Order: sequence, then structure tokens, then C-alpha cells
Amino acid sequence: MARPKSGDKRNAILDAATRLFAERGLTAAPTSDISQVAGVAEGTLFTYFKTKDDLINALYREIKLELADAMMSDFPRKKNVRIRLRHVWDRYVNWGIANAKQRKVLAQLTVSEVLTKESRNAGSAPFVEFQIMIRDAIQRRVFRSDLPVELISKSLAALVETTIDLTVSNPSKAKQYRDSGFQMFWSGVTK
Amino acid sequence: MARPKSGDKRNAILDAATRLFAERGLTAAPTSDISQVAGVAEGTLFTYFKTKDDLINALYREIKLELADAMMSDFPRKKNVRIRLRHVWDRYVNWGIANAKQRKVLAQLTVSEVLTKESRNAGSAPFVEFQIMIRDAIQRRVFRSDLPVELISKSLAALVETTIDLTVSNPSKAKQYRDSGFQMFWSGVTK
DNA sequence: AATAAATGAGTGAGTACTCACAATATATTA
DNA sequence: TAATATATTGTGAGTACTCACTCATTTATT
Repeated sequence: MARPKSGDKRNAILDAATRLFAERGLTAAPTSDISQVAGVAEGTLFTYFKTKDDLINALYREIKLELADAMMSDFPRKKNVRIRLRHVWDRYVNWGIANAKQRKVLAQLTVSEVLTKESRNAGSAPFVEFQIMIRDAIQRRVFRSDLPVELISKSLAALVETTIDLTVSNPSKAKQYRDSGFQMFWSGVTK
Repeated sequence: MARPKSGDKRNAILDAATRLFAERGLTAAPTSDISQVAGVAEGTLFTYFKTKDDLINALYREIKLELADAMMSDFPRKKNVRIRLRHVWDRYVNWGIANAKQRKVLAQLTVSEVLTKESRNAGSAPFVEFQIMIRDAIQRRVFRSDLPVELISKSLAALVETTIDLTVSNPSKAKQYRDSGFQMFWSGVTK
């Protein structure tokens, strides 16, 4: 390898894409603009990502990984289910508020037609520990026994997203939304 | 008016757009293909909708209206809150399962950058009666008093969507998802 | 010296929208 | 009622433009 690729350039491109996708949408953000914002030539973008679709798929995985990291760092494995769930809840909410652009892009990517099946799988891989926690909680009978696992984990995500949406559009009620949202989830899911 | 526009043609165009947007995404479905599928000339599309963005905005309103109609038809105004909420829940779930394409398009439209503020407002207008029901329920103290109105209505939508997603990907559990989902919502929201 | 990254003008495929002309539904007249 | 005028829709080839991607050349690293 005579001249190595630069991780910095790769990141700059992904950052620029995040910004422009969030501002204009996936298709209204041309590769020329992305590379310009990233401070590289347009051709360079294509040495780091074979196609624009590749870039999009890579960005999806990247953001999903960031989110999972944020949720699971300092995860209190020894504590009881409620505390662990609340940890995940708070981290997710914080991440969403602090990373509005990433979250917007993620919403667009999730419903887009360019994501490959592999990317979707890779995107959910970092959340296995979270899934395991849910299964564990069901076995320990802290959740109502008639609820399917998938419903619980997906509902948590849906309610967090709702909580973040409301917080973003009315930041002064941040604490109320966060607490009420979790309270609602918890009493919905436990006996 | 020497020659009237045809409601049929307009609908054919909206239907074709729904199909192609659902299959390929908003930008990957060219107006040439949409008009072809609709059985009209490309120029005709532009006499019914000034621009492609106009078409997209019109489609959004149309689908939102259909959903609201489905939810609120035969609404049991005299019955208690739980029954009314369950009515809305069931209708929404049914609509989502029976109108997969519309729902997919709606998901894309909701996060897209081409929707005008007016369209978003117009889109939520048909749901006022639902909002009123929620407010009413809070005043009658059937819901926990610490929950913000917006959180309740948005959470219902989020949980219905989750329920539909799961049902679509595992139809044999349809009844279980529907019941558990509502149960979860109801116990999350009441005291 | 050898190899690969970086550059950016150029290319070709595709697309939203136009426009001159044809078809047809309504209004007017005889 | 039939004939005619009028206005608007319907048509689709054409236009102007955008954009993802290429490639010959230059630059940097090993």
C-alpha cells in the first residue's frame, strides 16, 4: 500500500453527508455538494465509497453504531431491570436530543429503498445486549407474561422516539416528557 | 368551463403514484412512469398537478384523510373512553394492514423535505375529534394526571404503528399483537 | 522507483417540465 | 335539434438541466 486512505477524509465525507441529508434529503444532496462540504474532490468520494448508495449504507451503519454505543456505555449490568431499562431510556433520549441531524437522517434511511438487507441486519447487531435484557426480564417475570418480546423492544424504541420528538419541539418540558414517557412505558409493560 | 377535468384521471394518477412511490421511493419514481401506469400522457399529469412536489403534497393529504375516515367512521361517541379508544385502535390497525402501500408512502412522505407546512397542518386537521377525545378523557380523570396530552396521542400512534409493523411481518400473531398492544397502551396511560 | 490516493473537467443517462397541436366537452346560435 | 364557436383538456416529442460516476493526470507515501 503506497499511500494509505485517510480515516479523517472518510469521516469528513460521512459528516458532510449527514449534514446535507438532514438539510435537504437523500436525493437532493448531490455527491458534488457532499464532497465540497467535506473538503475533498468529488472523485475522492468515490475512492472511499464505490457508489452513493454505498455511502448511504455505510452512513446508516455508522449512526446505528453510535446510537448503540451511547445507549450501552456504562450499562449497569448488576442493577435490577427497572434501573437498566431507565439507563437505556435516558441514554437514548440524550443521544436523540444531542444528535438531531443524525436522528433525522436515520429516519430517512430507515424508510428508504436503498438500504440493503445486510445493512439492516448489521444495524441491529449492536443492540443484541439490549434484546437479551428484555428476554431476561420476561423470564424473571417482571413483565406481563402475555406480551411478545418484539412488541416490548419495539415499543420502547417507539416511545423514546416520541419522547424525543416532543422534547425537541418543546424543550422546556424536557424532564416531564422524559419521566412521563418512561413511566408510561414501565406501567404498560409490567404487571 | 369548456371541458371539465376528470376526477377519475386525478385518482388514477394518485393511485399510480402511490404504487410507484411505495415500490421505488419518491425520487426513483419518475413522472413519466407515473403517468404511464395511470394510463395518461405525461403532460396530463401536469394539468392535474402543477409540479411533482404538488402531486406529492396532494397525495399526503389524501392518504391522511383516508386514514382519518377509516379511524372515525362509526365512531361510538356515546360509549366510554376505553371503548372509543379501542375503536380507534382497531380501525387504525385494520387500515394499516389493508393499506400497506399507502402506509409505506406516508412514512416516506412524513420524513421528506418536500412537504409544506400547510400540508402538514392540513394532514392533522381530520384528527381533531380524536384529540378532543383525549383531552376529554384527561378531564374525566380516566388517564393518569401527570401525562401530557401530546404524549398520549403521539404514543397511541407510535404503538399502533409498531403493532402494524409486527403484524405485517408475522400475520399469524395478528390477534395477539393487536390485543397486547392495546393492553400495553391502556395500562400505560390509565392509573 | 513503485504504488496508490487525490483531483476535477468531462460524459452520458435520466428527468421534470413545456408547448404546438389534436381531441372533446360545453355554450351559443339558428 | 343541429350546427357552430369556444374554451379547456389530452398528447408526447422535445428541451434544458442535473447528477452519479469516470479517467487522464498529478501528488503523496512507502
